Amino acid sequence: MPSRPKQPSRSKPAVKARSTATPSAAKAKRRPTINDIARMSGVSKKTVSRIINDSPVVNEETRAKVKRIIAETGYVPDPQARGLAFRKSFLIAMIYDNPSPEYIVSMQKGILSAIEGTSFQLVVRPCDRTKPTFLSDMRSFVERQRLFGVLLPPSVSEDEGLVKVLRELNCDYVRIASVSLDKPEVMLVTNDHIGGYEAGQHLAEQGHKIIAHVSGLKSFRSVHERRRGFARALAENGIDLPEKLVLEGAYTFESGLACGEKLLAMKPRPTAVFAGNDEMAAGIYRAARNHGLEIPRDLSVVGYDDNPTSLRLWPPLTTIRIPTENNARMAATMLIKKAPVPHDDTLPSLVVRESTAKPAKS
Amino acid sequence: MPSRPKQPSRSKPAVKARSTATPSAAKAKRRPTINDIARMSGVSKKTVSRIINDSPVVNEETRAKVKRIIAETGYVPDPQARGLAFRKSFLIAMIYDNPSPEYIVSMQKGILSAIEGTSFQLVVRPCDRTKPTFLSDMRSFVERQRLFGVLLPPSVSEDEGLVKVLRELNCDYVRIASVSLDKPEVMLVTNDHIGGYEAGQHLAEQGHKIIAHVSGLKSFRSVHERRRGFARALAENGIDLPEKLVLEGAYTFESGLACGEKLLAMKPRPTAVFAGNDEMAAGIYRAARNHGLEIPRDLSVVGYDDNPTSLRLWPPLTTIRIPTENNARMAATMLIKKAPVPHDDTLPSLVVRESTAKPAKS
DNA sequence: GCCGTCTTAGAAACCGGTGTCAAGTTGAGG
DNA sequence: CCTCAACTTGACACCGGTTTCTAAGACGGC
Repeated sequence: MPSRPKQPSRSKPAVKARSTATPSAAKAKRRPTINDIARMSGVSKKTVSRIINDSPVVNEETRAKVKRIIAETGYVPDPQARGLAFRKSFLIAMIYDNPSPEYIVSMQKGILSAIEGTSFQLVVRPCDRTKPTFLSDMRSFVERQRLFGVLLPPSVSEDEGLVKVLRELNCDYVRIASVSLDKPEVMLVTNDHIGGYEAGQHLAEQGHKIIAHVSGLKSFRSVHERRRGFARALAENGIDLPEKLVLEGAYTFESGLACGEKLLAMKPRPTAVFAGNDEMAAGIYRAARNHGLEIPRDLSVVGYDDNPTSLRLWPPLTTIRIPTENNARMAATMLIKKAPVPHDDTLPSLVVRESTAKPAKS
Repeated sequence: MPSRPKQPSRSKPAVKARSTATPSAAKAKRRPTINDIARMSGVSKKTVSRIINDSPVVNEETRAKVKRIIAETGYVPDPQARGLAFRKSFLIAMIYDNPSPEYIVSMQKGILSAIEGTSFQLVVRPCDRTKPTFLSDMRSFVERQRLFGVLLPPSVSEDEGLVKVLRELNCDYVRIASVSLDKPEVMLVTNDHIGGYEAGQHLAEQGHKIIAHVSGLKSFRSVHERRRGFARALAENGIDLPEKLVLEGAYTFESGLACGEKLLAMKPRPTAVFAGNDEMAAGIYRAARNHGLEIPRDLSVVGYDDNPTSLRLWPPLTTIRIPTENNARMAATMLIKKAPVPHDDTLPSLVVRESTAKPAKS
């Protein structure tokens, strides 16, 4: 046989008596490896590898033949072996410090829907940015797992130290944040100032004049953006937003309650409040109840997020909807494709329900 | 040094101009491998491997020396390479179909705290048991990822088909369910009948006589257990639980609302309701409001779960607390240790708040 | 002193893929 | 007919670990 393509010398290891002796071994239907596919197709494993990786340098005929065999056997390459050779795993991590379960689960859903059908898997990794070992923890996590990439929702997305580590480790990432902080192909911008603007515009249209804002912690970018958009809308309607009507909460129910109590004790009392998120809006509801005030008759409230809880409240909360799941899907797609993805549906939008109305004539 | 171990010939790949375009690549301080440790310690890689895996057949002196070097270099074995050789990854999957974000996040937290400091990672995998391809999807997922193990919260934990697949694939698992369905070392039992009993006992003690129950879908084991415990408590107090006072909901707000509406239209009207979960309790709150009834004056309500939302409701909800995070931690620990873990704090317990009171004299 | 056993250690193959590089074919151009 | 480039393909080393098998010493018993 002069020029027959050499078969990958199948060095038959002389029937290892033990392992094949068990009659039950028959059922152990070991799943096919790249070597099996190569042998069955009469090509080398390298060629099979090329086909798996969509290399362009393969003859169409060969490609078709091997692809057929792959389909017939149901062969799927082993992610660990591939990862080892690539020096890159097929794991995508979501690193987060956001405490809201609804937000986390929406994010995960979006990411999962983006990686469905690919070889990627999602690993979750909560963190605490205030821990002294935060950066070194993250470094060893990313390095050891040889992560394919990382998704960063707020507020970790604002952590330049973390991003620097990721760059050093040559780990891809996509940041989800209220404003652009990085190259467009690694940023998914949520435009929180637009959400704030919509909230302000809505309350102004209702005719409110004394309008308050309970913000989140001012160290977050999104908090600043929401307030900025909100103030702009009020200004356009000739309404002032004095400093004393802006209270800093912490995105929690309790902080919303506390800020609500303060606002409702003021003279004159604000007739409307824009809460930085729904959780704090729920706190403000509680404060209103404590003061014997009725929503929306005595106080209009606008939230932000459109949590499921905003529908549980009574009356149902007017709020700014964030398409979190969709945003996460887009971000994950960007990460995988390594390119910006066209999207026109990531903007926050006003959802009018029953917690806002014209102010009562005083 | 006669028998010096062969060095892994470090084939310097001649500075690939393109991919190393980033100047930062220069400092790419490659992390140490098992070969480096072996060379530095003057032993073979197999010996290092033995030490990593706590094999007993290593001389104490050698072990100490190598361990020192490992500590000095900060060496950590590569999970992918290890997984490839072991034919088992270091991934633990949480497969779930529970729709509650609070529950999912609590579970994840518990699992993450159990695997912290180990080489395991958590991958999340929601599923839909009603999909025709459910079992084959799960099979290929588990097989391809060569999962170390799987955690099954309700209701997937009740799916015997899935469990059979896991056994076939030789994949370890731990099931979290209301009653024991399997060997003790793979079961974490939540004893929902006790929670139901506590709810019933509490309402009976308040003096209620006409008590209703809004259950979840009866196909779930937990639903049956909660009802069984509840009915037993009532029976012990000489209270009947007629069939028509047990309505089947679906663990959703909407189904709670619908069942609440039905109950409150009855004559005589029940003075207390035990909801199968907090979400449905919230729906019952809404129904009470629609009927102009006040909680707890006109209607006492007990929930189940102790969601964060149960504190957002007004009045705060009396409910049965499930230590979800702790349960998940226990289950994950069992999975890793491959043995039952002693636990005495996985029982549901009554949390009395303000949604229950003595019935009004009619 | 010889031999079997126990302890400790290493060489080589292997897990299932990919990168490198060289070689065989083919067709166009001289 | 020869040369050269383009196109395909495969051998081989390698990714970073583990398993198998073999062997060198140490030790005790005969």
